[in-house]
Amino acid sequence: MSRRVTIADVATLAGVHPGTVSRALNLKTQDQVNIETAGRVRAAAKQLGYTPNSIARGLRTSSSMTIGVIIPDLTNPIFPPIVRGIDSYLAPRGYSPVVVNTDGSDATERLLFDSLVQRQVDGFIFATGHAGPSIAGEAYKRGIHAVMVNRDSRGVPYPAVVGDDAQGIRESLEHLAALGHRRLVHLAGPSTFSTSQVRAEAFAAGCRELGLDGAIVPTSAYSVDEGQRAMDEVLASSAGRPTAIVAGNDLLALGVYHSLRRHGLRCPDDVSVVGFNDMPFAGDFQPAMTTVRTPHFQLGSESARILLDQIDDSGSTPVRLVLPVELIVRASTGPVR
Amino acid sequence: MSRRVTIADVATLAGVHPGTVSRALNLKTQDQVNIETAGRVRAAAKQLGYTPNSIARGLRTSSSMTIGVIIPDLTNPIFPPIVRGIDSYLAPRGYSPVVVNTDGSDATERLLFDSLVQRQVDGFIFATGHAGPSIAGEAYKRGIHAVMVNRDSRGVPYPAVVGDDAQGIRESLEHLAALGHRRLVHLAGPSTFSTSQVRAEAFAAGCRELGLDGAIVPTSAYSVDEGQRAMDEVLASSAGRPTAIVAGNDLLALGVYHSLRRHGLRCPDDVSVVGFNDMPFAGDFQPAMTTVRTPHFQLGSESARILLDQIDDSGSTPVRLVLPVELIVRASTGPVR
DNA sequence: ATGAAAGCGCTAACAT
DNA sequence: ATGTTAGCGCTTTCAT
Repeated sequence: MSRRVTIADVATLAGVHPGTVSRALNLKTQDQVNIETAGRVRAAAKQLGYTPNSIARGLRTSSSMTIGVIIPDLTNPIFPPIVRGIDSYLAPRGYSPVVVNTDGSDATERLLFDSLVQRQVDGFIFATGHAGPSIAGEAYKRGIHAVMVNRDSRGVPYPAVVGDDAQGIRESLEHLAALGHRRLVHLAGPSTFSTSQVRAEAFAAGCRELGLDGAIVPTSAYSVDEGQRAMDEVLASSAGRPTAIVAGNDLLALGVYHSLRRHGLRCPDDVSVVGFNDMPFAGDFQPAMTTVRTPHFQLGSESARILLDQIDDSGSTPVRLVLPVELIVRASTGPVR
Repeated sequence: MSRRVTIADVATLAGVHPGTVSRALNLKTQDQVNIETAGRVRAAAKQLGYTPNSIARGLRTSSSMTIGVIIPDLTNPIFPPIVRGIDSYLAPRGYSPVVVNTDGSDATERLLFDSLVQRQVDGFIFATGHAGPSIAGEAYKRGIHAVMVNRDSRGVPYPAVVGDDAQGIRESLEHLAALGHRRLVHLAGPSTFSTSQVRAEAFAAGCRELGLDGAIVPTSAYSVDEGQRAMDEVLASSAGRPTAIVAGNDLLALGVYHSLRRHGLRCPDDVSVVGFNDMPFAGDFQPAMTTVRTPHFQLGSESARILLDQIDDSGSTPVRLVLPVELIVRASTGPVR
């Protein structure tokens, strides 16, 4: 990377000691130095094009100004907004997120976690969804700062920032009930994800309270393919065909669209479909998707805020921040016929 | 971050010198050490849960094993695949990408570039699209390793990895011509992006060769809103309405959909539309979008490969890698009526 | 207000 | 094959 003007060069040019240069250039210490000396130092630094070496600083201060962000897959459309939300809070404060993808593999997650620890990240944001024992528990024991985002922290005493999934499901059900639907199916995401559990429970509870006939069909992944497969299964089943599907997320809902189309069924005329997340361009699908909007960007920025608070002031108490969601009614739901 | 077992602790436990521990634990030097000593060292390291501090190593070796990736906006659907492609090549080799978003602002780009230089990144991947003078030129003068991805390197002597945009436009035109279209409009992206220029030129050249009547309408951003605005403008114009639109990218094409719908026009019955990029879920739009597929993942992985080659062996010559694209015909194009 | 000096944890050149 | 030594560039006590 080449550029090698160090603090010593600046010191020489400014005719002061390296220590003074450090103090003059550092915001927190610059008032310890004579204002005019500071000016001279800054001039010298500028003249030489001095750039502090943050690796060296990090070694000295044992902080890298870096945050590890562990997600399953950046290509899943809910993550880019979350990551940008994180970045929007971190960047102005001098921190950089380092994003890694686990592809759902625990082994990969462990490897990446270790490599980020080696890189001396100052904290972690976990967006991996599994509810089982993850590295988060171990990280906590090691005294590592972290926050969970878009997943519950069951069993792990880290703060969590999540959308109000139960409320979202509840609103979906009320919307569907108002349209006259009585026979519903919930395509539940993998039960290893905390979000899946919350949504499925909310579905069951909501159906009970609203007097709806609701069945739950599990899937093995939050993917379009799995949505299609599960819906194929529903349509092949001997049970009466549901008039509405509450999908665990938009990808599953998209799979339902595909299955319906393959079976010559129309949405919403034959079957209404509600997604979850309001992923980018959900309104441009065919048909425009009715779905629950989760504020992903805010999920990200809030998680970053809580993490930095935790880092600054290690005495902070774990919080659980639940952000409101909103049902976006579009064209994939209609009155039962 | 707390854990503080250092190489010295391992040395003490293993009864050897720190230097020996370093050698034993480092792949490139571990054959300089007695095999059984090495075993002892590894056992000691494991027992203590030793984790090398890569900040300290970086300071010593002046390399951070980190690559700066500068993109406009992660939320633009073409970038996640590119970033994952980059990561897929870097991660197995011990490098981590650090991704930053400029939001199209040169000032932000400069700031982020500087901060990454301070972080001692070993190289850059630039995915910012502007053709004008950017920081790339300056980076080159500073002897910084870099590669351009998804944009041309006009005027900058860095290697570039791009899709064959001209070919993609050419195939789009041939497809449209075969369907009987003669009056076309190209919605060109901002002329500051090299991709916009390449595509617009290819459009003009193709129309000439195929004997088509092609007009070019500029836009100020690769966005849905701009696509809609530009299409509104086209429809309001006194010139005869085109039968087909070749959009600069899928987002603009989506904007065309919106405009058409607002004007009560149907796609492809009234107007055919071709996008560019085949962004995720383009096949799920309404109507499913005919578009040119760019191999974004490979763009990313190839750019990372070239960058690492360049870092390893600084004598490598700049290359320009053009990856083939493919026209994906779906439902937004049809015969002219 | 500034200089002096030590040291963060590691690697690498030099000795033995 | 391993020990010795120095030092990467910075911050931060401790003096003055």
